[in-house]
Amino acid sequence: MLISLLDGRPQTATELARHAQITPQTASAHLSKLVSGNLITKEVQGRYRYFRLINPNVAHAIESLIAISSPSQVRSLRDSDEEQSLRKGRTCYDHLAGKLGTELAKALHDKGYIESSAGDYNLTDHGLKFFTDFGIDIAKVRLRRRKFIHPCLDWSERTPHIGGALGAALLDRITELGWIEKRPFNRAIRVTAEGKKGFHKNFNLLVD
Amino acid sequence: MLISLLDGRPQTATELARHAQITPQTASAHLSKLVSGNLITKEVQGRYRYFRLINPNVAHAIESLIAISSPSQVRSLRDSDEEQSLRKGRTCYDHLAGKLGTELAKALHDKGYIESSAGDYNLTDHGLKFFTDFGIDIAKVRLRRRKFIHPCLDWSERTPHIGGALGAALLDRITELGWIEKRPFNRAIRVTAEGKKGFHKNFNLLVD
DNA sequence: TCCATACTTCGATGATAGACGAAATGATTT
DNA sequence: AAATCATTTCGTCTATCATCGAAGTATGGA
Repeated sequence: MLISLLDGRPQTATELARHAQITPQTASAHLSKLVSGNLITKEVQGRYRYFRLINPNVAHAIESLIAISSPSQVRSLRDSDEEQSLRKGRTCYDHLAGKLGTELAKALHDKGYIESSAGDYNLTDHGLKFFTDFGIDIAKVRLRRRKFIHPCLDWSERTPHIGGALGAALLDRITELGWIEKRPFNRAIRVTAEGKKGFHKNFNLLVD
Repeated sequence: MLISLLDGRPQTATELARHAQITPQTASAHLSKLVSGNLITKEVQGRYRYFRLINPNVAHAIESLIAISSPSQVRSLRDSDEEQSLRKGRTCYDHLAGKLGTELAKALHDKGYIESSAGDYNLTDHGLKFFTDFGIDIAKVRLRRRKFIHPCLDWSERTPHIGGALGAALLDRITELGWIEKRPFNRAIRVTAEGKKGFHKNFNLLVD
C-alpha cells in the first residue's frame, strides 16, 4: 500500500486494499496503524477516506528500502510488464521519476535552467524565464512551505530527479499540457504523442 | 544493531547483542536473518564473527528510516548525551556526518573544490589539486567500484554530507591525520586539538 | 424510505516473531 | 588437557501480527 501511495495520488482504503490483495478490513487496520505512526494522512470526503503519504521524506525512505530490497523479493515486479513501464517513467510521490524523470533533470541542468551547489539545486535567471514561459508561476511555487527543489535519488536509475515544490509544479504543468497520462492502478505513466513532441522541442529529449 | 553498524565498523555478535540489550542467542538469530536478507555480511576471524553493513545503500536506507521515525520513538536517544555528540559529529557508515559532516560539505563547495550538477557532486580541477595536496590519491579513489561522490542526506541536519568513495577517502585521511577520534561503543567522534587547527586552517571551519 | 456502498469495529484463528535457557561447537588461553 | 570464551543450535514459551467473517456506522443515491 505504501508503494502504491508513492506516486502522491490520494487513494481510498478500498483501492489500497485491492492493490495489496487484502480485504478492506485488513487494509483498514493497517492504514490506521500507518496514520498513528505518522507515515500517512487520512482525509475524509463523504463516505471516502483518502490516504496519502505524509511528506516526501516518507516517500524517500520507501524508495531507499526498495533500492536495497533483494531482487528475489521484487522478482514478481521486476519481471513484469508493470515494472518495465515503471522504469521508463513514473511519478514519485508528486514529481516525475524513472528514466524520464532523471533525463529531464539532466536536461534542465544542461540547458542551464538549474545549477547545483553543495548538493542542492538552484534556479538560474535563465531558468526563471524558462519556467515562466513554460506556464509555471515560480513566485507562487516559492511560497509553498516545502523545499523549493529537492534532489530525489531514483531507485531504478540511481541518479537524482527533480523533487520538491518545483518538481511537483513541473509534473502538474506537464500533466495539464497533456504530455503524459497516468495509468490506472499504479504509478507508471505514458508519454503521449503530444508529449514526445514537447519533450523534444523544449528539452531535447527523445522519448521512446 | 543496524544503527550500531551505521558507523561502518565491523562489530562482533556479542558487541551488537550488548548494544541492543539482548542475549547473544537472540542476537545470533537476528544477525543470521540479516545476513540471509543481504543487509549485512559476516566475516569469520578465529572465534569472532565480524558483522558489517553490506554496502552504503543499506546505511542510506537506515538513515532515511531514522529521519522519518517519530521523535517519541527516539526520545530516549534524543535526550541523551549520546545523541548530542552524534548530532555534533559522527561517522555514517564510512564517511563523516552530523554537523561536522555537513559543514565540511558546505566548505568544500564554497571553496570551489566540488561543484554540483543535476544533484550530483563533481570534483573541480581546483579540488583535484587540493585533495592531492591533502594526501588523497584521487586517481586511486576513482578506481573504486562505488560512486565517486554521493550526496548523503543527513538525518540530524537535513542537508547533505559527502558520501561515496571520496567521502570514505576523506574520513580515512582525516583519521590518519589524527584530527578525530572514534568513541567507544558508538559512532560519535571527537575532534582533537590537532583537528580543530586543521579544520580551521584547511576548511575555515570552527569546531567547538 | 430503502438500499447499496465505503469504511470501521469486534472477535476469533492460525502463524510467526522475539525472547531466552540449555546445551553443543569451535577457538583461544592457561 | 582443561578451562574459558564467542557463537550457534535447539526447544519452548509468550506476545503479537495478519487475516477475515460478521456486524455496525456513516454516506449517497433511487
